[in-house]
Amino acid sequence: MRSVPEAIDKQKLQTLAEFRYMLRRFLHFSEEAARKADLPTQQHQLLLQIAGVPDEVAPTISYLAERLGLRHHSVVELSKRCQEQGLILRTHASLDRRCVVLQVTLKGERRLKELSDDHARELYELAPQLIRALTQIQSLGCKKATAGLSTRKIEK
Amino acid sequence: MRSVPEAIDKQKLQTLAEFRYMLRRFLHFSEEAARKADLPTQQHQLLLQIAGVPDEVAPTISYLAERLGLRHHSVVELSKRCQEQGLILRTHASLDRRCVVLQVTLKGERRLKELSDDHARELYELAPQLIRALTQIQSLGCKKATAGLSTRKIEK
DNA sequence: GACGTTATATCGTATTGCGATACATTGGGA
DNA sequence: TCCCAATGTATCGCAATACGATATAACGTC
Repeated sequence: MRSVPEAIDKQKLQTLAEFRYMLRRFLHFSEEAARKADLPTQQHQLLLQIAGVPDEVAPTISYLAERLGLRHHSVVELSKRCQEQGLILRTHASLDRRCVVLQVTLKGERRLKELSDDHARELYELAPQLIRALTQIQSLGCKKATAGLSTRKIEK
Repeated sequence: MRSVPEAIDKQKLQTLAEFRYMLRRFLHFSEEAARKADLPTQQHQLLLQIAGVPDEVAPTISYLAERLGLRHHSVVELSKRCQEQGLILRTHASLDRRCVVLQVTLKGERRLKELSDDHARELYELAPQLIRALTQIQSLGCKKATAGLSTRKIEK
């Protein structure tokens, strides 16, 4: 009976689009917040990942590249900018002098703290919606390419 | 009893950092997927938001700017690129000829569909982790702005 | 039919991440 | 010890793209 696969697709697209929209909203908030604090987004992210490093890990260039989803040389440049602003320190690890270990300065810490508080609050607001969107996506994903099933369209 | 505010902060930063890391991971996956499909990320996002538009809304430049978190003129340029690739159509609305309405072509639809399936699958995998991170943040957020900042300096 | 408003378009600029490539440090074997 | 491959970081030039400032077009109203 065909069961309107178009409707399934539309539903799926709307769900994905909505999720992305929410992500954008959060990211946009984050960028705005950083900009108000006069701190480029990426610098904020670098600070966050340095400060939020697990206790047993050393925050090296490479580690941060992985965490930020960047190539290492992008992090080199990014960290250079942060250093110029006096937000972080760069020191060669004494054990392996190839490694550069990053460290947030007091100034950087202050900047980061405000932003983190704001972010925590904003996420506290957005979390329910994000979770809802994710749950919806999960329920989509369940029907693993089961072509048939008569999903009744909910929309409109 | 002071209760080691440093530890709280550290915990908070780690939680936020972890959340951002997961977002990056997803965004990175998304960019990769789009690139494999030979489609710039932003073009993919534009297609998604056009295709996933609620039934009662007209996908105009302005609407999409809001959805994508961009300024309208950025969307103008983006949509121009998409049009050049034959992924979308741009037509002036007959009612209000100022408005440009965007529409995904068959070609665009095909490209989008593959990507959407991949994304739905990936999100199905990531959703539990994301939800966990969000839940953790929610539990942080409860303790509303406790001012006392006896941050001990780490820098040398 | 002039005006303020809304919607889209154009241009020049600045940021920034990347590929290619180079340099520095390390550990290990001849 | 010296050489070398592996690993980690740095530099350079480039390309993509989002933005601000500004311009054009269509609308509704008086």
